[in-house]
Amino acid sequence: MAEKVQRVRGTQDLYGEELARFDHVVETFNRVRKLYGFRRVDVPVFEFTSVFARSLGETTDVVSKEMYSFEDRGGESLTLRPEFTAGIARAYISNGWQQHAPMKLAAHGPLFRYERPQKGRFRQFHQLDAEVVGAAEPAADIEVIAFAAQLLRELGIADRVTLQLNTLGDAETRAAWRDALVAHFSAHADSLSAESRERLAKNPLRILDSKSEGDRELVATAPGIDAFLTSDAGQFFDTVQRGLEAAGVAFVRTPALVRGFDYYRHTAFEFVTEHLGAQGTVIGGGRYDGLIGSMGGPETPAVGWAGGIERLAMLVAEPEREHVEVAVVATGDAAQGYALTLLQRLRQAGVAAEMSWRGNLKKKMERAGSSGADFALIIGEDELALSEVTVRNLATGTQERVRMVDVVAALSGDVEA
RNA sequence: GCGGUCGUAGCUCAGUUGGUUAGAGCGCCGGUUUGUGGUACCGGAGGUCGCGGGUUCAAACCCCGUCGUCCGCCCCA
Repeated sequence: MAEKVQRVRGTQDLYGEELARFDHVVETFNRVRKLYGFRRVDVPVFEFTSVFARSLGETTDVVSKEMYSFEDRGGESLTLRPEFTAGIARAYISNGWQQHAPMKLAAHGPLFRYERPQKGRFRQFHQLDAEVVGAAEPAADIEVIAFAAQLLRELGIADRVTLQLNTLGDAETRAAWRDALVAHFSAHADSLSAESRERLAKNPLRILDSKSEGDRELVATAPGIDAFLTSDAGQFFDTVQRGLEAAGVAFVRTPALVRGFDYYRHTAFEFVTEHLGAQGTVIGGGRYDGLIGSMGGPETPAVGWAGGIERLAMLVAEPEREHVEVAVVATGDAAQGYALTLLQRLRQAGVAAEMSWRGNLKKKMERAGSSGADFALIIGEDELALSEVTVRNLATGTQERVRMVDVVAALSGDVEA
């Protein structure tokens, strides 16, 4: 087999417009999270494997097949983080952060999952993450969802995304509902798809979002969670729904929206779009009151979400191209020296400027044009002799002579205007 | 893990009854214009047709494998 220089499957080399979209998503996230008082947190890219294995349950496919786990030189089993939540929960426990509770935390960065790549699905991918740790109040659920909704609005994609909302109730609710579902589906097991029969044993809630046409009927007649909600759980969900209405966040009650892991409680939500094929969830989250306790920490209620940066980036409008404001064009050795001085003065005055390095005047002007600069500053022997600079507006093609001493001030004014 | 699709210049793609030196547009470089970009015209560079093997006198084209892409499924923390 011939050796070929290529990137690892499911990874990306980001540049140009793609990266501009990516950065735009992250910058918007950072701006909006400040409005909501979420503070940045940064946790390691790898952790002891037990951090993720324990939080997810040892036997799941996720742990056994979909994590990048390896042994380091000291013989420790480590895993590249497949999610933020477990790492943040671990940090909360390790550092005794309960003293800061409730904490409103925001993170973003690369995550790793060994999966079959598709559009919007990579092996190294990136997420935004928001968590409120140490708050049992439904107000926290409302807050994280409102944050996500505003993020989507400010990204300009709110009209292409729908908020689906559900409750999984408290532990008691969940157990009772689960039993009822198992009873319902077991009674009709012969008409379930083969895959859903598997789920019946491993993860019965997941039958509810089965894509099999044949399962739909059974799902439609399955018991809903509402009949099993304890009064506390029902009240909690009511408060969340009323709060979202008060906050002006539209949602659709989606009874089939479930989570596979036991530590999820109460609120579950996803912002979904129909514009990305099968990878339609752009932000997903919920309340995970059971997680930190199950990892060996103090029983700590928490709620949060994660959003796929690549998927969000695919939905946002093309950002304006990054470009310098001024291109300095010099001809002749004497002018070259002066141009360097001018170039630095412009930059120090806060004007984005660059200078073409090669070619004759024509080439340098071409370069200036394709750089997207608003102005070209032309300095040759004529200008130098008069201590002037030719300022050419590259959009209109008009140009004028400006005294060298006035150029920086004139341009910083023009560029800002 | 399963099924399907596709893989030709930097990019988007054309190119079958298998047949001599593999094409276009855009981009890039140079020129028409040796102090002026964006338009126009002229010219040029750039490809072991993903990779490996097979069939054949002959393979970009057919077959097998492999790597990668995309679309579903599974999974979805």
